[in-house]
This record gives sequence, C-alpha cells and structure tokens, in this order.
Amino acid sequence: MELPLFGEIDDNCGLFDGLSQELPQDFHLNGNLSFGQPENNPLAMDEKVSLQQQLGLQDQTHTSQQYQHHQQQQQQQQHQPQQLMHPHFFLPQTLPPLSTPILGKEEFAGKYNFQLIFNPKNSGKHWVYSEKLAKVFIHMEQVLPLSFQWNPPVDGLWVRATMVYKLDQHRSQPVVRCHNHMAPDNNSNRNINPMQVKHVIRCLHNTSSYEEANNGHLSVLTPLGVPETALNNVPMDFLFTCKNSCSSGMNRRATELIFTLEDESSQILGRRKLEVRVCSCPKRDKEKEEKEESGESGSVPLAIGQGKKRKIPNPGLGISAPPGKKIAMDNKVYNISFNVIGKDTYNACLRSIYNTMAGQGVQQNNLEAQKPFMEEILKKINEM
Amino acid sequence: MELPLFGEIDDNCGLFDGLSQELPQDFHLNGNLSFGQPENNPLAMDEKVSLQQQLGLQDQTHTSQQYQHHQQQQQQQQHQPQQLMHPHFFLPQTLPPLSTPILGKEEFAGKYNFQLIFNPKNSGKHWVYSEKLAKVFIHMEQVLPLSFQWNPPVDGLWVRATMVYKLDQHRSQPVVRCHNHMAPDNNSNRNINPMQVKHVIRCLHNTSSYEEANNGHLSVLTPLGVPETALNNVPMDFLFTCKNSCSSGMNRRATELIFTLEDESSQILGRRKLEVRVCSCPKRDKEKEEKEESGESGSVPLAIGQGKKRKIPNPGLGISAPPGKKIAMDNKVYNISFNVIGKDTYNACLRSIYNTMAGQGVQQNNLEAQKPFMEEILKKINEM
DNA sequence: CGGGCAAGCCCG
DNA sequence: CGGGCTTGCCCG
Ligand SMILES: [Zn+2]
Ligand SMILES: [Zn+2]
Repeated sequence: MELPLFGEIDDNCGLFDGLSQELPQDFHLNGNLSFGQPENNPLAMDEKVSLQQQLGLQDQTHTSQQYQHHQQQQQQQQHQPQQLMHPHFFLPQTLPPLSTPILGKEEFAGKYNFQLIFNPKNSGKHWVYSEKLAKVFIHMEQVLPLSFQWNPPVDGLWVRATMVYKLDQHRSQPVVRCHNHMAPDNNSNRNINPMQVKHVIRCLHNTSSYEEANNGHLSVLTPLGVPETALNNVPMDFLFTCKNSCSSGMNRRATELIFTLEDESSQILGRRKLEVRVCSCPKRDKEKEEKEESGESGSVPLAIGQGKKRKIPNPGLGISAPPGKKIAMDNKVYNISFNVIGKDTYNACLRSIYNTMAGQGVQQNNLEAQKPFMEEILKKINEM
Repeated sequence: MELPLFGEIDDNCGLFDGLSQELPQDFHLNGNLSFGQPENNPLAMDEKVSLQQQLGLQDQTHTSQQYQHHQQQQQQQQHQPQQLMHPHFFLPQTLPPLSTPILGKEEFAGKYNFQLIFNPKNSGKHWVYSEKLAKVFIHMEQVLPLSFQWNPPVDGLWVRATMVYKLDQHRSQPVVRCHNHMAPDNNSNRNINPMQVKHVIRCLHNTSSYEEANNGHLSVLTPLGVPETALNNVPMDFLFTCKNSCSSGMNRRATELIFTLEDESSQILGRRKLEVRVCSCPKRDKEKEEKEESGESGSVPLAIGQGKKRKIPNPGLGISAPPGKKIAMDNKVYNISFNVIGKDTYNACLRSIYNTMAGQGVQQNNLEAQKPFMEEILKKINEM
C-alpha cells in the first residue's frame, strides 16, 4: 500500500537519502556480477569519520555540516558562498571493488580528496539548485557547469560521469535515452559520434569518450589534465539529452549523477554524486519538491518509513504492473551459476528462468524490479 | 505571434470545420504533393449539389441533413439507430485526380454508394463515439469495428484506410508513428511485417497490405471480397498504434481517418471519413470536447471563422514519449490436460505454468488477461 | 470507472 | 518567467 519513499526501503538510502543518524547501509563489497543489486554493509558514522580523519583529509568542516542537512530536520544553510562544495560528501576509506564501478552509491573523497564543485548562484535560467534537496533541476539540452578538484592535482586522472536511477528497484537498469530522442532526425543527434547517441549525459569536451559497460550502463569519461586556474580545479560542462519524464527512457524515475575519479587503469579513486532532475520547468518542480519535502518532515517527525507521495515512479515501457501491496522487499542480489548440457536445455532453462522471474514479479509485486534481470535473460536468449 | 486556430488560417476549413453557410472551400482538384499546403478551389454548394443530382446518387437526404450538423448550431440528431450511417457524407460527383488519392478531403459515395457503417452503441470501454462531434475517441491498441457497404456488392474492390491530419497546415504531412512506438522492443512490433511498423492504423485482416505513397503517406489496403451477411456489408477491424498526443509522431494534432473505395487499378470510387482521436481517456476527452464545442457555438453564434480554442495543435518535433501496449491479441481459450508423476512434479508443473503465463503476460503485454488463469493455477497449488 | 496528480507545453 | 491547460497515468 505504501510506496517507497525516501529511505523507506531497507537498503534504499545512499548517502543522499539516509543521512544523519542512520547512516548509509550500503557500503558494501558487492561481488556479484550479473545485474545490479543492493547489498548491505552498514558502516557507522563514527567509523567513517574517523577513517576520514585518519586519512588527513580536509573537508571535515563541510562534512560535519552537511551530515544533517537533508531529510529529517532541515538545517538552515549556514553558508552560501559563491563557490560551494557539493554538500554530500564524506570519506569512507574502502576502495570499492572493481566489479561495481557504476553501481556504487557511497561517496568518498579518496586519497586525492576528490571534490565536486559548483556554483548554485550561478544557475542561469536553465538550471536551479535546491540546497534543501541537494538536487539540481535543469532543462534538457542545457549546460550544467561543474568543476572538479583533487589533491595533489596530478595529471593522468579521469572523471567518469554516469547517470543512475536513484531508487534501488531501478538502479541496476542502465539509464538510456528514450527512443524519441535517439531518433536520427533529432537535432541533438546530428554530427555526433554514434557512440554518443544513447547517452543521456554528455560532456562538452572533445576529449571525452563514451563508454558502455557490460551491464549496459553508459558513462562519459573525460581526462582531467591539470588545473589551469588559481582555483586549482578543472571545469567541465555537462548536458542532458533526455528528460527524466521521457517515456521510453527514464520514464519519470528519479536519477542521480555519479562522478568517479579514476586512474589510467580505471581504478576508482573517489566518488561524488549529485541528484539531478532534467525537466521542462526546473523552477516549478524544484519548488514543488521542496514543498513536499517540508510538508513531509513537518507533519511526520520521523515515524517509520514515512508515508508520502502516492505516485510510484514506475515501469519502463508499455507494460503496467499490478498495484497491490508492497512490503519491504528483498533487494539483495544473488548470483547463480551452473552448467547445462545441450542448447535446448540451455534455452529452456533461460526461458524458464525468465518466466519464473516474471511469476515472482507478479507474486511479490515487484515486477519492475525483476524486469532488468529478465531483460538480461532475454539478451542471452537472443544471443543464441 | 498568433497561433493558428481552427479556421483562422484562410483555407483552414475542410468540410468538417467550415460548414453551413460558408461552404467548404476546398473542393479542390488539388494536385500538389509535397508538404502541406492548403489549396483553394472553392466550389459553391449549389454547384456541388447539382452535380450530385446529375449523378443520380441516392443519399441526398443524409446529405442535406448533415450539412449543418457540425460546429455552428448543433442540430439535434434525428436518428440514432443501432446501426448508424456515419453522418458525414454527401456526394460530389467529381472523381478526384489520381495524383491525390490521400489528400482528398471531400466525401462522396460514388457509383457504388460507398458507405461507412458502425455502431456507436456498441462502443465498449475502449472507444466512444460523439454524435455531436461526429468523432470517435479510442484507446490505443484497441479494436475499432467498422463495416463497409457498397452497391452492387461486387467483388474485386478494396478499401484503403489512411490517417490524415485534420488541419490543413498539417494535412500534407504523412501521419507516421512516433519513435517510441516504432521501437523494435515495443510489444506492438513483435512478429509483424516490417512494412507495418510505421503505420499508425492497422487493419486486422491478414489480407491487408501496407503501402507508402510517394509523398510518404501511409495506408492499409484491404480487399473487400463480398458481403457474407444479410446486412450486405463487410466488417473490418482497425486499431491504432499511437496516440494523437504521441510526441515525435502525431504530436497532439487532430486526425481523421479516410476510407477510399478503390478498384484494381486504384481508381477511387468513393470516399468516406471519420474523425478519430486516439488517447488515454476517450470518455473524458469526448466530454471535454463536447463541452468546448457547445460553449463555443452557444456564445458565439457564428462569427467569422470562429475564435475558439487557444491551444494549438502544433507541428513540430518536440519530444516526449508514450508507453507501449498490446496488439490485437488472441483471446481464445484452450484446454490442456495431461498426467504427471509425483507430487513434486505436480507442484513444479503448476508453478512453472503459473510462471509461464506470467512471462507470456509480460511479453505479450496482456498480463491482465492472463491473471484469471493464473489465479486458477494458484488455487490448485494451494489445494495441495 | 472516476478523481486527481504530474509534467509538458502554450500563452501572455 | 509565471499561469494555466492538456493529457498521460496512478490510485482507490
Ligand atoms: Zn528523451
Ligand atoms: Zn506513439
């Protein structure tokens, strides 16, 4: 009956959502391959902070201040400098395993104290930043100017930008452009590298390269070079080629942008994120979301999950899922690996797995969560 | 600065809009192909009627009655039989030149007294007919059952169905499906003739063929055969694979369906039309349009063109997208009976059947149809 | 099936 | 840029 809201699903809260008291539970090690999955591996805040201190990183001030900024009690923003650090960050030490470069949620500054920097004041008519929600609202096809900082500012590092769905149910599904916007007759697709067509996020750098991971997730990778300004950071312009509402694409699902600092061997040295909503009326939508947000935390101090918006960021395309109940669902992902003999058996197994997932999807009323996995199976079937 | 409204553009009123006094100006011979442009070739009403009489065609009664049915003063419908003739028709005699089979607007019964027949009362939940607007409102992917009549009911004739934009500004532009709905992963595109993919309207006949004219206009051509019922007509089911609101497609523009009776050499022997709106809420939209309509003719007796809706059905290639749904589905029910050995197998089979139905439900996008059967299976499982 | 929201898009 | 309508879709 209740829909998943901020953090109501057990492992639904990344740094972004959860916050303060109940710290991100998903500081996982996550070793499964196939498709994306939530894992739990809570790390207490103290632990994190201490680690951070150990590392001698210098952003604690922001850190401590930012911790309780979201969700529960909204703290007054005590600084709004022209140049703002992106509020969400703190520094767990662990380097996430290579197998999940994209699906990782937790931010960490890493040994280079990787920072995402931008200037909310600078938001032109095309984008707005909500301090309260720590979220950017932006028009499609309009530039979002960001900057990155790392220390020491050595050469030879990259920034990878990846859009991911905010909700765990969708997180494993790659964020891809809608068919309408991918159409060759669409202006945004003229004179571009074909690799780029599917990507929702583009980086306005001619040195950027567009990559597709095995799991279908798309990202833009851009070499940082070295800072050329006194500010010691490197500016980078991004733009979005679909709206969050795009129907055969993001389909009204919330997204966040993940930036990873990487070395030449794709080791992840730091991660930052930024919630982004691409829409037609950034201002209106920002105001509405802020209103909802406060209405929520206002009336309901901090009950259980909190029961708010009635609307479900739902499926992908064309198929509707039954409504019905939803209980805290198991989002853990397990890997199954086995051998079969013969092509027919192979196929039949795949089909049966597909169908079983579908059946489970109906019974557990989590068809949408099952679909990405079903798609993976379908791919295998079609590869034959 | 001003946007084109109904009839504000000089030659904007087809038979459908203009009406009564100021008769259709577009009884043109219309030889231009490319894109859209309104042509003028007014023909006075008397002229038309007389021509009609010359030809000795027999539906004048309807004709005169229908002329002032639309737009200005809404006439009470004086007949609403179970089987209704489509109200819009009268009989100009001229055979339109071959070069513009599609762009022709004017209806004519021709020597076979070609008639479009349908039963508004029969409208299920998926479509409604507005007498007042002489317009069908229908869900996407749902069957619209029509019938055709011609006399004498000889064999060897065809019916061509073509969707066209109602407004002259758009009329020359072919009505094509939106990119979202044309996508190969859309359910409506599985297992179909590739020719069909672009077509908004489909005819559920395996003898239908899908054609594309030089000017890009798409149509379905279906052999009529001969009537097999006492009613002396031939039923034909159609469905629409996009909504009028589809963003890279019809893009909120009003459409009408044109049916032409043709012989083996594509000579046009008759033409009928039917305004159609494919949408998500046929009933709501019908009510709204009827409301607007009456508000209008109520307050403004019959001013110039008429100054009405502020909203512009715009061309453009904006963006957005819809979901996808099911294509005409097989609703036949079959019985399967077999034996199994062992309780576990029994159970596993049941489960597998359940799951398979679910999987099919997803793939065929008819999960709702599958569910009752799935429930039956569940019962057996629980009976154990 | 009806009510209501979400979000694109038009308009002034 | 703000207001308001359109229209898809969710939900009860
Ligand atoms: Zn898009
Ligand atoms: Zn469409």
